[in-house]
Amino acid sequence: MTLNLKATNLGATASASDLIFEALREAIVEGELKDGDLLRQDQIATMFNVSRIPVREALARLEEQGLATNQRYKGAVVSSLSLDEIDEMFEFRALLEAEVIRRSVLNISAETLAEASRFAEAFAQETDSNQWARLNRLFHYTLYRDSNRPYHLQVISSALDKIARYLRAQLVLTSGIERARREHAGILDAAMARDSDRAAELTRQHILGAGRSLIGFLQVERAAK
Amino acid sequence: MTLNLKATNLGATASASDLIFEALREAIVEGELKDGDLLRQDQIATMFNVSRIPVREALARLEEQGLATNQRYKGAVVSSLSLDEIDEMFEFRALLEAEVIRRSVLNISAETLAEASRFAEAFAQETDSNQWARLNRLFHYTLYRDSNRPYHLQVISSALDKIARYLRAQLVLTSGIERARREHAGILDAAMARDSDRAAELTRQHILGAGRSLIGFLQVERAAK
DNA sequence: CATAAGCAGATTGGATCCAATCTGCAATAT
DNA sequence: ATATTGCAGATTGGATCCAATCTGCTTATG
Repeated sequence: MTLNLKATNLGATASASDLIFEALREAIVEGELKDGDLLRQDQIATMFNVSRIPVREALARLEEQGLATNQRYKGAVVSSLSLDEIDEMFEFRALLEAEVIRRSVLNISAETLAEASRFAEAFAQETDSNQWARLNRLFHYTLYRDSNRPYHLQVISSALDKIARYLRAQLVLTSGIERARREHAGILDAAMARDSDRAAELTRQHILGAGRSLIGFLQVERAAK
Repeated sequence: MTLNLKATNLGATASASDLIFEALREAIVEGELKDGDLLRQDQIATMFNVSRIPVREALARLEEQGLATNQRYKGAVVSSLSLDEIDEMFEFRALLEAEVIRRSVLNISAETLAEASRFAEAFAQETDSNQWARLNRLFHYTLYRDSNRPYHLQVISSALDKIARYLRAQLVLTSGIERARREHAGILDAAMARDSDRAAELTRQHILGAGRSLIGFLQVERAAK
């Protein structure tokens, strides 16, 4: 008799520390926790109804990811990025994402193209600004899927995590959305034509343009303080 | 009166967890801990004469860095990379390091060039194989120094950490050293001529070549098992 | 009145203890 | 004899407790 179950790896079930880490990570990425916010072990432990032990493990992992910084005996705070650092992140993403989409388009499937097309459409139609970041991410990541470069994707994701909360503010407050729609259409068109170099160059420009726009926005915002 | 001290940030002094993390990281990177080796909390705690609490924080951070993997209630083991994963790491490094050296050579200082030259020489003269990896890293990182891209460098460093122990074995057992000497000379030459594009392309080929060599080496080695 | 000293509460880092789970071996059943 | 069951020791995850350090306020001092 052969067992035919949809088995899940129970050895990899989430510990308290895992759940807390994921919750904090999401809160930072989504911007619910702001730059410089204090992350008090006791407060977080109470919220999750656990002791401070798993909280400290989660904070250690956040620090390793660059999303929080710890000062001994003082506590952890949400990391903040300088304009120079944000600028560098966009150059970094432009380099990596251009390469990844180039590889992906080289052997992209019809299904992947169809799915990316649906996300581009959903992004263009969406009126709820809270959904923009999610749909934007889905669109791009779908186009990267067939690159067969899991480590590249993981690093890209980690880089995006570090700047997502700044991008969110900018998308909502500037005309970034209309421009993103046009540029997505261009990238999708290149992908459908299997023109990997064009898709790469458009992606590169798309990211660098968003970066310039965000830097300009933040310069004004930060100068106001 | 103005104080003129070389002040260190005492708020950032190392905790037990920091020291243990660093020691384990180095042991994995240097290959003293092998792929699949079990990392027992109790054993490590005894070695450092501490409780298991800081050890667990160190292990959580190692996992976040991709150097160890944890199975709940079973323990942590040193991560191992498949050939495909190693292959991808070299493509990743080639892409990033070519870009970083290009930027660096664009405004490289005479001092930096002199220092890189000294490391190239030291690498070429060194007979102790244990020193090769260190001098190789110093040579390349010196050439990257003036790129003004700290995040890129950090990611490169993290990627190199994940494959350094495989590279070490290969450098010792093949004729990789003689070739590395020649290629280093070529890269240094391009940097001294301020030819950023040539330096970038040579670096790219240097890394991809080392990758092909290592993959070939590992294919034989792993097939033997 | 300004400044330094010191004390109390808050907070973090780590040790010890307990509960949940795993692993390998012995006992048992077929 | 082989396969299953059950138990003991080992190991991890988490809770509780203690020590080290920080912070802000109060008090002392010139």
